[in-house]
Amino acid sequence: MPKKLYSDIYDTLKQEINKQVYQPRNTLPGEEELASRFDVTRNTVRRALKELQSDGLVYAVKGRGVVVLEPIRDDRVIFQAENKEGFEALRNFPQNKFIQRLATDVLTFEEVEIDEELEKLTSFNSGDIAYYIERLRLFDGKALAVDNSYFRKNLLGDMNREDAENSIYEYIRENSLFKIAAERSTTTVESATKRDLQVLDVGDMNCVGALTKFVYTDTGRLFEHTQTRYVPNHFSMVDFKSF
Amino acid sequence: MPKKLYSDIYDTLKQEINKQVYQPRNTLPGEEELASRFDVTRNTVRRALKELQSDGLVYAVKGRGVVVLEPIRDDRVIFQAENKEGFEALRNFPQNKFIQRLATDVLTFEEVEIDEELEKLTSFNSGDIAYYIERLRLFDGKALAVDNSYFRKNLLGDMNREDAENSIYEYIRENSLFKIAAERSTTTVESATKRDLQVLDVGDMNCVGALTKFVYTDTGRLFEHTQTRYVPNHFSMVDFKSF
DNA sequence: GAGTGGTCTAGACCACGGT
DNA sequence: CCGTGGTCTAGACCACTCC
Repeated sequence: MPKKLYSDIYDTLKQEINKQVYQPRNTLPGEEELASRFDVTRNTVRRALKELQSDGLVYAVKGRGVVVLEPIRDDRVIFQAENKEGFEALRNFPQNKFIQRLATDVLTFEEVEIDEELEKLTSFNSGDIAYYIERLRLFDGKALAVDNSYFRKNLLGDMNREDAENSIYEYIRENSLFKIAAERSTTTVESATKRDLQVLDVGDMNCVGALTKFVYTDTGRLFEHTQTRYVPNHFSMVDFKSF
Repeated sequence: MPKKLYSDIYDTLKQEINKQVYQPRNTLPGEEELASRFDVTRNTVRRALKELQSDGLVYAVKGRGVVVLEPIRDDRVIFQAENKEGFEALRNFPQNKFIQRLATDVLTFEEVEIDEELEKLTSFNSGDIAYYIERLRLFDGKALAVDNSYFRKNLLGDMNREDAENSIYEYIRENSLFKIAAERSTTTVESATKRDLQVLDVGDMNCVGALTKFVYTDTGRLFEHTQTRYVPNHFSMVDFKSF
């Protein structure tokens, strides 16, 4: 029962590329031809193709056609699911073989008032009340990451430590507080702090990866600032750009 | 002289957002209204809006409108331009204050045949001939990054060390060999290798950031594999996702 | 119910690549 | 030249949010 035509077409073509019906370095059938095959307009086909392109599966060349790109192998992908729902989502990620080997430990749960220093860090407004939550992420019992999160309290309402132990996004959904609209993140490598050495199993390493994330609600309000600090050699993030 | 309507609209709206004509947490005028203002169809306006959204400037909510997101401040952005054209492009990046403090040193330039081990690393085909180029990236005389690159020779033709010392993308353009279509990259943090310690000014650090990049031509052929290894605390990469 | 963005159609013309 | 993808128009109907 097709609800969105373009997304059905996207799924179909994606499968066919995976099954090598269309092979790397060959072109897909023309947009016109695909349009008549799926019995839709060219525009709708184009939309599906655009999605495939932003996945990094194909690339369109004017005058030549839509080219299937050669695939890449990568093993260590974990962080790829580190979108939107945070670490907790990794456990439910279908393609994730690591389910049940992940665990979370809430180290700190407290309310803080945003002062000037925190304002710079979080981009929250000075004077706001925020929850500060420090969560340790365990993989096979090893402490591989810490999340340092600030959530605006006036958007979350009264929350307790148990809510933080489960998925906070679950909590938001259940109480239907608001919707997540978007997130901006920056990735860096930094020296390990004393706290990092205390809580993380960094071994001999003296630095960590840092993923700093700002999350917005659908009214355009910044409501979460999280910095995930993770030990080297265990995470990777993937990206695709087309020109 | 407007060539692409949607991109003019995009530019105009972007400016107006920066000038706070439309302020954070407020909505833009409706799509219909914008369409009549710019004298185009709603579709064309939507296209411009979509671009603004993928920049992370606005977010569209069905039934409410297009919301302007609160901005984020980030200083250390260098790697943001690390798209497509590689390190050399940073020097020409207009918003980059670091021009002329960057330099490149070609450490290694040689031809190699892809064996099984290199096939795994680069995704090139076994038996191919490739240029292996190791370039040191200096900032104020400090060695902050090394690029380990493989380029398929049959796509590049005969290239010499001087070409590598300048921008290789420049070389491709000048000889109009082909066009760059897309790139896939993965970001990780890894233990520093002996080579890293040898060539990079890592100081006390014993790990590095690694950006592994696969670059495709417009015929869908993989032609470059580059791993950039960089010292901590000097680089950041930004990303935006909307849901 | 009025207004918003989301999806889709059925056309048109253009720029580009390959013959 | 023909076929490709890129841009754009002028409509339509739907789903959603807010009052």
